[in-house]
Amino acid sequence: MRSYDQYCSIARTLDVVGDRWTLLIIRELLLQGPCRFTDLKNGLPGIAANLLSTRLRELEQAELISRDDAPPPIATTLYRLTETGLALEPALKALGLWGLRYMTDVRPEDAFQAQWLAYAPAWFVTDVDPEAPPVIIQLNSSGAHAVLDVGAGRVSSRIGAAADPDLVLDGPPHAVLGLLTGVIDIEQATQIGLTTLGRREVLTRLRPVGRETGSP
Amino acid sequence: MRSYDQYCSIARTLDVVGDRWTLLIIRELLLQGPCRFTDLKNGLPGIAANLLSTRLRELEQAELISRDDAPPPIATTLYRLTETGLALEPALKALGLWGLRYMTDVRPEDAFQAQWLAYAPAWFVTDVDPEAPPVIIQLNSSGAHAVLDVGAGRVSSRIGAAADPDLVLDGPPHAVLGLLTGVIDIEQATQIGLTTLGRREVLTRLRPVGRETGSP
DNA sequence: CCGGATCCCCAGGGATACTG
DNA sequence: CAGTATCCCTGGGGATCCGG
Repeated sequence: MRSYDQYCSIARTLDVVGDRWTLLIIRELLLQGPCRFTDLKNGLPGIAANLLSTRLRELEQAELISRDDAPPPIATTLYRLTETGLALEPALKALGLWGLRYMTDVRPEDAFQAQWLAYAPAWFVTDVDPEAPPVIIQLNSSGAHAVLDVGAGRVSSRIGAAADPDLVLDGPPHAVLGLLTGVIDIEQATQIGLTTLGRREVLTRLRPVGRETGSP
Repeated sequence: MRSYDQYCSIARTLDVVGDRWTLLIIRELLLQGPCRFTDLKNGLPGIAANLLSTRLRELEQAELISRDDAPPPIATTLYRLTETGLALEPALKALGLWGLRYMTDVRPEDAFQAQWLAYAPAWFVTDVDPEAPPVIIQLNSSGAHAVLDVGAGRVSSRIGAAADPDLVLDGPPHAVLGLLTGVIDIEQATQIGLTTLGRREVLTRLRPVGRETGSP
């Protein structure tokens, strides 16, 4: 990217990561951990292969990622974030938090993936009652599956299915994530296709970050 | 900007503010408050007038800024951030914090302005001793002048000169800001041209955010 | 199938000039 | 002062091809 030529730390940040796709590549490496070229390409629907290749080279030169040759069982190169690259997580969280306001817009052409279903609650939702016993919430949306572990004041997530969840949420992405991130309430979520199975009251354990009161 | 077409809040944020210059326009409106077209153009050295015009139109459509006709004494249109636009401040702070690591690189072609000298300490430095009496630090660098008010656990700043500062820092931008933001220590700062006048010990009141110990 | 490299086309950005 | 108009050129998107 062409430099802004300004002695300002925001401008210098954008000199490094302001190019198209760059921050989304960092996002995928944060969410998925070390990735192969193809993993990244799959995690970034719409990116052209040549552009991904170019970006990876630039990011390696900027020392935000490193490329390592994986041991025999994999026998391919893995891209992983360096300390510098990992340090972008707070910035990506802040950008993502701001973008929650647009998550209610339905855009049928949008791609959707399981790791995006998983990361949003983990990043943008907290457990309001650290003393209470942990609960497990299963999320199913557009063929993607994720599990939320809520307990000890934290919300963590993983891709996949839980054996015995306290609550199952099912519905279109903007219903499930809209409810969890607090941009809509459960009545609105139900109206746009959310179905629940299990103990709905565990939702009171969740609170969107950056808000004082209430719960989804 | 062409949409990423991904149902992910980071991608949707970048759909809105990912275009070149957009976040820097938000930065200027955050730092300067409501601005005229020319104020923005001056605050964004390097931007082309047509591009600024285009971005302002897009930002208004996205409801991140509003354009108001100022009353008679000014008699021009003022651009100001909406609530939505103001809400980007945490994201800009996070991006700027990450970018501090590049502030030691000297790039003679970089532009530099007083408002950038002022905002960095206010955003990225805290007062370690809220109980102690307030101190005033004058910053002079490359013809830009700013004043830091350190007290009550906070650091605030303004453009201009102070009547009776406790300390005056003078030197090239990467010396003054590098010292204040903690990327270099006072010895290194002195070696690259920092001069001080007054009570150097007030620097112990300052601590870069995101660090446990030490001071510039 | 993986990990790219190459080529062509077009939208978006940059510089300058001009106008109400 | 506050933009608009114009032209040029780079950088991104899409498809295809190639070596391992």
